[in-house]
Amino acid sequence: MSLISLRHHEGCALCPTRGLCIARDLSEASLGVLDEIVATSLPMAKGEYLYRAGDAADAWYVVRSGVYKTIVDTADGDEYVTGFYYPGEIVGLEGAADGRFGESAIALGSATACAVVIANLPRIWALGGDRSILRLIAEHERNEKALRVNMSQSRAEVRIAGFLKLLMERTGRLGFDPTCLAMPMSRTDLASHLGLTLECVSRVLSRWRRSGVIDTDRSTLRILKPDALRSTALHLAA
Amino acid sequence: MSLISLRHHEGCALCPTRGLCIARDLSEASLGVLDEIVATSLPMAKGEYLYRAGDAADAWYVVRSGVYKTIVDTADGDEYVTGFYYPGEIVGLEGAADGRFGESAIALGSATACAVVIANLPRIWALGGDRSILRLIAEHERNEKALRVNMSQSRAEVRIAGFLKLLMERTGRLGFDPTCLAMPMSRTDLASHLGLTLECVSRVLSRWRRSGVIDTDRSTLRILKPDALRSTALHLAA
DNA sequence: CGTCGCTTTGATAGCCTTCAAGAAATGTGG
DNA sequence: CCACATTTCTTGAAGGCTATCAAAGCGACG
Repeated sequence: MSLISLRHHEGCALCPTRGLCIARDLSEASLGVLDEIVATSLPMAKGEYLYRAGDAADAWYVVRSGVYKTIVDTADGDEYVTGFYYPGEIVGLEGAADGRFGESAIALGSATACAVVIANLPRIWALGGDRSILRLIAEHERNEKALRVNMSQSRAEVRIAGFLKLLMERTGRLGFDPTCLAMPMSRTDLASHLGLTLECVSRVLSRWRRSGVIDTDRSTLRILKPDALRSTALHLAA
Repeated sequence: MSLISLRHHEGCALCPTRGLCIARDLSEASLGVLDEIVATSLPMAKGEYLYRAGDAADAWYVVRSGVYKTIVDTADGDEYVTGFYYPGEIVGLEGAADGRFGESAIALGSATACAVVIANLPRIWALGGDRSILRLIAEHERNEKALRVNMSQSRAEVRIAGFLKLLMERTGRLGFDPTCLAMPMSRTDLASHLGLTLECVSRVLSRWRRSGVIDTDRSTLRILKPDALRSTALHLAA
């Protein structure tokens, strides 16, 4: 299936992201069946591939812990970061389009993911899990769209503020402090994903650090003035 | 369900986009059942809403004919175009995230769409249509991601060329001439979707028209030098 | 024929990219 | 544990591209 080792997974009942995943609406009894269907990856180290572009896509994944990035290679050799994925979020759905992954997924640090094998999906329908999966996919879709709207803004400050705002929402949904963001990605990855140069990203973050809007501590970014960030980002009507 | 009138639909067997939709992998017998599950909208006129932001999202849609745009309203009053949708493409999937549409869908001209009622999905699973739906969703996902990668480019020429390149691919998939693109949207809508000003879009298109790369004829855009466009757009490795 | 909306074209200013170099952090070998 | 090499991040200055403001051309429609 892919490069990573899978094992019988640790159990949805104990999963920290259970409330966000397929298990969300299932009964305790159904959880046991889900445990037989879903496979969790062994803990992956920084830089390890969950799958590579071109691999057969027999499954897609839900992040259980850690953060993954997805990348595509450009014709001139460097890589383009298409997304960052946090616990409870879907990775690799696009592979089901033609049975091959079009991008590669890489762990940004210690991380685990659960494989949802496509061939097993009918068993999940039978459990009544279709609504959960559809909701998970729809949330993914909404998130992707919000990112795209944000990306189409041309000013760097708006893009970065919007990205951080979305990250705050995703972090809050996980039950963590939304003002303390886990950002294990490099400036280069971040810039690539935002479609900016790393110098520009660095400049904007430095400016915000000097004005007390944020505080950066290597791999975590603390939001000191959330409202300042929110007012910089694009506002959508309720 | 929404603002539009639905009627028992015209039959998947006769649908021009049958090969792209849920019906793709179904047997003739199953098609008849699908006809009972899916509802086609009455022909909609330019400007009509398929659904509005805030409406209950009991279904999502597949475009049968024409083109739709989806929009969100910004806090300062104007609208932002989040997508254009051609026959065989999914609209409104994001509504399933919380049961309410977060954006509005509007016909750009005479158009029809088929409603896939979420409550009926188990009946489609039973037909063996789950694989088709997943593939449809995955193609949608892949398309969205390609658009986002394209959008993150900062140069206007690259963004516009990439958008046209994607539109060529989508048009070709429908069985139409990929060098003759249906573009019923206004320059304002196009610019909004691309995250550029309409002046900038106009300038780039004028430049390409003068250099013989394209030819614009009101609502259709003819590509005269596809390679010139492809080389301007972002290249991804195979 | 005139009005109105949409599109095209023009000139200036602001922002981001590019090129370049220095600072900080990370990793490695002694 | 420290010194050194390498990578990553930050800062600076100049140029290019897009946004903005402004106005003219074009088409649709009454």
